[in-house]
Amino acid sequence: MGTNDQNPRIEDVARAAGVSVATVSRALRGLDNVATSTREKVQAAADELGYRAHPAAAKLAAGSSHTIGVAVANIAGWYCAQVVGGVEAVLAESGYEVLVVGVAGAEARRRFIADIDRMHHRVDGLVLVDIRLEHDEVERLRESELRVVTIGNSYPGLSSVRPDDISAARLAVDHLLALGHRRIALIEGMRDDPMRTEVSWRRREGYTQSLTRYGIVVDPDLLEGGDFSVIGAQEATHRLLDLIEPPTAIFAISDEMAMGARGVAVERGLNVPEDLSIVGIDDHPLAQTVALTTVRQDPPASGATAARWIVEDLQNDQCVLSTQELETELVVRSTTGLAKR
Amino acid sequence: MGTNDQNPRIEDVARAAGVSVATVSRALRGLDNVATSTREKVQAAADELGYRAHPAAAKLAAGSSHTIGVAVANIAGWYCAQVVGGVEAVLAESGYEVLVVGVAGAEARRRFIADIDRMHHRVDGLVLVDIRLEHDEVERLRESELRVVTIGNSYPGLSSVRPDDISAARLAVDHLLALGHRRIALIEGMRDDPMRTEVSWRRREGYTQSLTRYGIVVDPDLLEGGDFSVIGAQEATHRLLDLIEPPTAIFAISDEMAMGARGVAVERGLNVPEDLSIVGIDDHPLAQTVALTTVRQDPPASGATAARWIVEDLQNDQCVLSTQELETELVVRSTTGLAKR
DNA sequence: CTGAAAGCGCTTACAG
DNA sequence: CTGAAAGCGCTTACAG
Repeated sequence: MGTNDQNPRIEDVARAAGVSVATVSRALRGLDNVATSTREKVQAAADELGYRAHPAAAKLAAGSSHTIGVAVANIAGWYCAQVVGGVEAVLAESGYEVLVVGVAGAEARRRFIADIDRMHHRVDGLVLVDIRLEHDEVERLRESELRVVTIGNSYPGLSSVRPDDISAARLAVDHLLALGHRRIALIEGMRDDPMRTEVSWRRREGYTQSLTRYGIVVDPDLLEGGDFSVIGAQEATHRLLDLIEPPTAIFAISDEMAMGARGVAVERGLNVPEDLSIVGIDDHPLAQTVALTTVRQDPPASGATAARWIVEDLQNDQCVLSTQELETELVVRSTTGLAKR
Repeated sequence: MGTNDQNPRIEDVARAAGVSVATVSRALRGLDNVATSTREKVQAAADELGYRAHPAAAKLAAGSSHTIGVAVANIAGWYCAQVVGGVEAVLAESGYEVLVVGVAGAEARRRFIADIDRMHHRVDGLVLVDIRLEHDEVERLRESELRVVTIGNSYPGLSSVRPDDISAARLAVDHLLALGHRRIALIEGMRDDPMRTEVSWRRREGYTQSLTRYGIVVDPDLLEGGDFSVIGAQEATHRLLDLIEPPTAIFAISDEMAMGARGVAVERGLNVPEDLSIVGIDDHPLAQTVALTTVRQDPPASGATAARWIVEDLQNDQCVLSTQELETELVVRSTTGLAKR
């Protein structure tokens, strides 16, 4: 009612501009073999009619989906949401669509990768956020014609972007060492298998490097898995504080875990940072509300970079292999202080 | 390499099953005018070949996109991410696709709604998360053939789902009143115009109702806008605590704001809850780490409900108008306590 | 219950 | 630089 009920088709534009549909198609997509005067005529007609190509028709005819898939381990988590935000922003201005797929857990991931060929006409590219692949899955992705870039983890033969995790961890631990701490606990990834995610083992690597430089031997008692969750970190913290010789500082590899640790310390009557220093990684928006010292990273930037690579590859019909490590930055607030004595 | 490079087409399945493509199409989509034996034969052939319909072709032919759009004000925010998670979960198992569109700010929203007709062959349904529409925009959506449901706000003629905001606010304020508080501040939505979002004015309504029942007149000095952000809430809290007669309790209409308020109180040397009680709404995962008393809501449930309605409407070729208010629940932790004196 | 055929609205060689 | 025509892979009346 009011406006034309039916959307205009390419044929309507062609008629209005007095050219063929082929020319309209070329002109509107900015292909280069169109006379400038023709292009302007077509553009004017299209604007006038409010024409926009029917996406399904375009996709079918061109054999390309013009959409990028984003597979995330946990859509509702802060980190993933941030990354998706970055992807979305870039893709929106490039005219690509975003298809978000939740891939929670190993089973879902296996199915998703096994079905990757089916994705082949749904998406032209794929960004995997924080998803740990098996060897054969990497192989499978490499053989597919999809442009894929992984965020958080990296694999030979696939593009990847991630924060410089080793440096990030070293920033945190060096800060604690400089304050005089020597018993520094690490709350890392999955409790049953902390090395499962690359993020986790790279951050442990940074932790180890810093301690080693100071001539400190890593004490296995001070290594705890926090499952990247508040609850996991709380349990880990209780175990650490129950040690006969408890740590004077805790480095948690995410702010959410650091905040969980801080809460437990306070609940147990400790003063932070007088009795226990705490550092995280992320600079989560809520970190500031508890004055958490942390290492800032920029997840939207990761997403944006990944998206930009894919779009470039697609537009130039290439498939370049890129890798990037994003810088991080120590943000000192009030949960870290001088070690006692 | 290895697997067939080309995905099978419907024709391949038809040949393998010894039937026509029309029959394959019907059988695979579960239409009812297919003999059971035929259906099984077709299904077997499809499974064998690993066939899956090319989505763009199906969309073009059927004239339906089989995807649902989700327009969110702030993809990276906790609340929106939660809702999108709920939508995704339902849609995934219904075989629908999700198209996430970021609509940040009035300008983006206006463009999005103006272009809604273009969405018409991209999506069959639309869920709007926390997006405040103008009158003419509501009209426009109602006239479109899209199934739309709004989350957070509600409009005549459009389906909507949201927490019972009035009750949620009353739970929070009644709790404070029961503890003896009489000067209870409210940190609500946008500072320049707190009534802009429905969430905000409904929660203010609950606040007012509770106070009024107790015979307390609302003091305009105690009404502050926190912009739904940590920083906004921090600024608001400073203003409140600078009052000649400061509040003894603060009710912030989101946990992120409540956590911002708590941080400021602590920073200013106040004890929580001895000097100042604080309540939020959400039960954000991090609320627990500061022992925040709050009113729990379930954003994924909102998203799931919205998605379910749309899918049902689509499958039954109907367009029913539904409205639902979700229950909330008071979670008492340690940021609220008896009022002094 | 099933099949042959038209058509969904584009893009892309192919010719000119 | 432009056009006529085939074709992308499905779905859906229509007829039987």
